[in-house]
Amino acid sequence: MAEKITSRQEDYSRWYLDVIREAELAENSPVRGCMVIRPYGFQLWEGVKEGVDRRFKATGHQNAYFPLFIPMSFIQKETQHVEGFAPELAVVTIGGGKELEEPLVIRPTSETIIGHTYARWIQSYRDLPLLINQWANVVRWEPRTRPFLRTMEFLWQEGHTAHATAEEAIEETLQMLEVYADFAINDAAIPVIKGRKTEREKFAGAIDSYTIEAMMGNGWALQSGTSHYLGTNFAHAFDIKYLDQSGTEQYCHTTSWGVSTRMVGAIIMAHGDDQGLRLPPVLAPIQAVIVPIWRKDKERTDVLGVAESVRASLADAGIRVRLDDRDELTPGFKFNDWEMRGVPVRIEIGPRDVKQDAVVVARRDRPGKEGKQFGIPVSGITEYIKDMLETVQAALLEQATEFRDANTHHVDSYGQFKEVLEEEGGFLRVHWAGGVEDEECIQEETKATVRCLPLDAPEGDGECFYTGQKTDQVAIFARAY
RNA sequence: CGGGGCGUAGCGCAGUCCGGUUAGCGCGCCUGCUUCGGGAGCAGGAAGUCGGAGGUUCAAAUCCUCUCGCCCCGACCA
Repeated sequence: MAEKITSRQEDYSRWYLDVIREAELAENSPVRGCMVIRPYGFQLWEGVKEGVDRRFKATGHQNAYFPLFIPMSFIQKETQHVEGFAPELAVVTIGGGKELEEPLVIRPTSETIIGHTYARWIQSYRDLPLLINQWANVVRWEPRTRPFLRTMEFLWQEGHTAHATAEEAIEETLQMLEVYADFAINDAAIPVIKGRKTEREKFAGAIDSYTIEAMMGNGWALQSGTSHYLGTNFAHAFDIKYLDQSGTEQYCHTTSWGVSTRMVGAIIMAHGDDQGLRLPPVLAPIQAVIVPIWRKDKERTDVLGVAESVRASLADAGIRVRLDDRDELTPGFKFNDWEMRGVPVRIEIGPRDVKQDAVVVARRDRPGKEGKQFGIPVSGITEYIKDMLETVQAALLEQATEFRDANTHHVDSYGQFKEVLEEEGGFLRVHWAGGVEDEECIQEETKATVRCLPLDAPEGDGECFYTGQKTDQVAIFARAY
């Protein structure tokens, strides 16, 4: 048996790349830093899209589309924004064989061009709130890339809203953070921590940035979604104004929020094991796979008959099911293959099962024989699999939560901080009253950064582990992607 | 951008130091037969501009120069 996937312990980065290759999620392209997303990987992304898009609609947002090209001058209108993005812009200077009068930036994000548009759309308080989302690709010239986690071109959605007041805009910002957390937890089965970004880590041009942070299988943090309160920064830069009820001109308060194909990376790394992917049933492109087993032609006919009828009844019940009737592969190979691809539930049907009107069911979240149950009656198979999918979904969330909690450490001193980070890794939860320079020093020395200031912080008062100041503010430090 | 490693068949690699037949191996792929309850066996077969360009040489996967890409670490960064 040739090992195709490096174990996580041996080399986590290799493991990640091996899984992406073997499960056929994506591959490198001729263009540096860009990837080809293969059908299986794209179906995963489509699951993410459907999950969050449904929630956007439910909270009153509409989809629209804005151009890929942004006039250079737009990017330069918001000071922080320019500084933040200048180094990673891709710029088009020639079109139709001629030098352009004004270079066009390939959007790294669309605050500016949408701000420009909103200025025209919004006249009165009656036009507010304006709640729009777009699904798009964006480009950021990254020096170092990793499939799904950081690519030069990536797919995402960016929500952009405009409101009459700061309160409403902040409420929107937090609502969308909640939407992301709800998706991450309930659909992707990834426990995330909601928090605010520090000055140093926040979005260029934002007043406040919020994030959902997830723990990957190596204890590193991954920012899996962000939501920004932009204040009136972009409103001032782009003249997004409205007349209020008293006839006074006011600047809008805007927000923006996004999740990207990075979420696919989060799913891979939050759940995967040494066998490969483990996909949460809600998002799994294939939720259940049926592997038929036979020796003789007669058995083949009987087994495939039962397998097909099981497939049909599962499909009728809305389960994404696949019957793997490929003739040239042995059952053992198929077991391993589908496990590697992360299919949550496998149904094995052989001659012995057919005789008993039963099947064998194996769950992906429990490796090997332990996860197998024998003699499941065909009669109630649909309900059984439905329940099993829910069980696996819950189990993945539970396992990820346990892993995160087991790898979250509370420390009180910098000495302890360094020691724990070195020996255990994971999240370090601390009282924190430091500033930007302190963060820089800590990163320089330990490579850990403030992932977020968690919104849920029951710790109360304490002393900052670094400065010793009294504070009730809590921070989570970790090494991050 | 700095340091290190690596580009040889779809994937993983040997061969490179020390130049010399038709460039090999495992997996995968194709054909046939036997198989099939945890990565099947046998037989036959297809597939490689040795990342690219230039140079040295009678002769280059092998030596030299340049270049592109990938991986790891650092710097930087939503």
